[in-house]
Amino acid sequence: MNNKMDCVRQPEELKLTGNIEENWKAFKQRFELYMLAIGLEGDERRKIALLLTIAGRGALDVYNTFDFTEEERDKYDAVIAKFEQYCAPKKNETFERFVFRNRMQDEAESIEQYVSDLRLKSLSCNFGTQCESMIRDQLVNGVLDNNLRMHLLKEPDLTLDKAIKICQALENAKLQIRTFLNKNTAKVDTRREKPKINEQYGTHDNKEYGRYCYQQTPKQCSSFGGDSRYSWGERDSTKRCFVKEEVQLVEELSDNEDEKDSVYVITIKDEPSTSEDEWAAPMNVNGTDIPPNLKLSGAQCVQDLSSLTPQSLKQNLTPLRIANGEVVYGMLAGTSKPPVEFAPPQNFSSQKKKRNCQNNDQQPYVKKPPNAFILYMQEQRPYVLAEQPCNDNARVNTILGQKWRALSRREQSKYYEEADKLRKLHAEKYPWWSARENYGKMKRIRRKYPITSEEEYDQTV
DNA sequence: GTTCCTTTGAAGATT
DNA sequence: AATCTTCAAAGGAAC
Repeated sequence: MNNKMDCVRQPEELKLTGNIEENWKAFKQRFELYMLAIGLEGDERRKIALLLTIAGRGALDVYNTFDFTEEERDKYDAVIAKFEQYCAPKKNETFERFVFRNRMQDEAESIEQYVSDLRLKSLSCNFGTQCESMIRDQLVNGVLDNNLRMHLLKEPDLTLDKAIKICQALENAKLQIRTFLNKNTAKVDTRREKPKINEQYGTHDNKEYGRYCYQQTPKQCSSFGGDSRYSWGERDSTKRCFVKEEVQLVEELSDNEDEKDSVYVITIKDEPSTSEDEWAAPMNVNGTDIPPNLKLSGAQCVQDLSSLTPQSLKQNLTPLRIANGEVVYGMLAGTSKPPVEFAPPQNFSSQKKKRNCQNNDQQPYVKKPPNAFILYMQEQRPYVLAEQPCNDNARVNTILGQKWRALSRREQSKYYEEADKLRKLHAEKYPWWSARENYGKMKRIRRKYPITSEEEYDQTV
């Protein structure tokens, strides 16, 4: 026996319980140090024998299950490799790949973050040389922006690097558009405080560009020798005071083709189904008609479906997610709950309304139809919230007011038309209804705004 | 549990 | 006729 073996302490045997991977690492390191210390070199079979002796009975049992080729049997490295394989954590390749292929980009997750996580997950998938192309394919598959996906699919010889560059370019473009929009909104604000005087004002069509201005008294208007920003006009057969509004820069954005392309919303056509046991609305995605796969089924229709408008349908659909800055609405086929409330609303938010309902011949409380701005507000609130999360609705409404005023009359027109349609429908549905029914009978005597110094002056005169 | 906040627009109420 | 008030929506805050 070698003398050296006597004075060097033998490593402890290989523990095959607990963290086997760690145990193996520690054992291997100690064993190789031991071999070095005792000066064991060259003879492969001796090394194997020593390894199995020191590793202990359990390790020998494991060794006996190994399948060696004739060449491998006497190779120390081959035995080590078999132990490595045995002690490595068991990874389920199929499962790891399943996880990888189901990893989609999260909302509010940047391309960089998404690709980074794909890289991490790919490590346990054993893709080998295919790794890069697998990540590329998953990026194309899982990217949130549908428009971006189309761009990537069109690209010939797409590499992972190229795909990432395309994604980042679009991400930056979107950011720039947002910044641009925000800047313009701010500009609009400033200009509303100090509007420029339009020389063409005399021939200006108030119906198109003016807005009601209740605050101004006739004597303050240009027609009465007052402020030239204001003029007298007629609208809806009522003479009112108007203030000129400028054409906004934001309008130009509506013609931006890229912006149009990235809109991904479900629109609902004005052709409600008349089927008795289920009803479906013809839908359209980005200008393309789609089969009614977003079928609104299971609804127990008590009311005439022809009274449903696209707007009321949309209101009652579930916002599924935000894609490309647009809310995607939908209702999965087979939903058992009717998506539309057919019964008149039962929850009243104020005592006044309750009182009205009790006093007015048991008539159900019917709300007034929404105006154009309210419709715009309902549609746009999710976007404003998505851009700047905030739990102060009053503030959100202020922003929505700014955005609304920043729209051109042409951009606003669809909301006016929709409100008009809803108002007519409302009148047909509730011919007995008038705003008077909902008007507070116990009107509060209270000022909404504090008294102005001008009024204070008027009172003293 | 109700009202306030905050916006615009429609329409009724009040001056 | 001009001006003022209410209420449609929203949901958290403040009574």
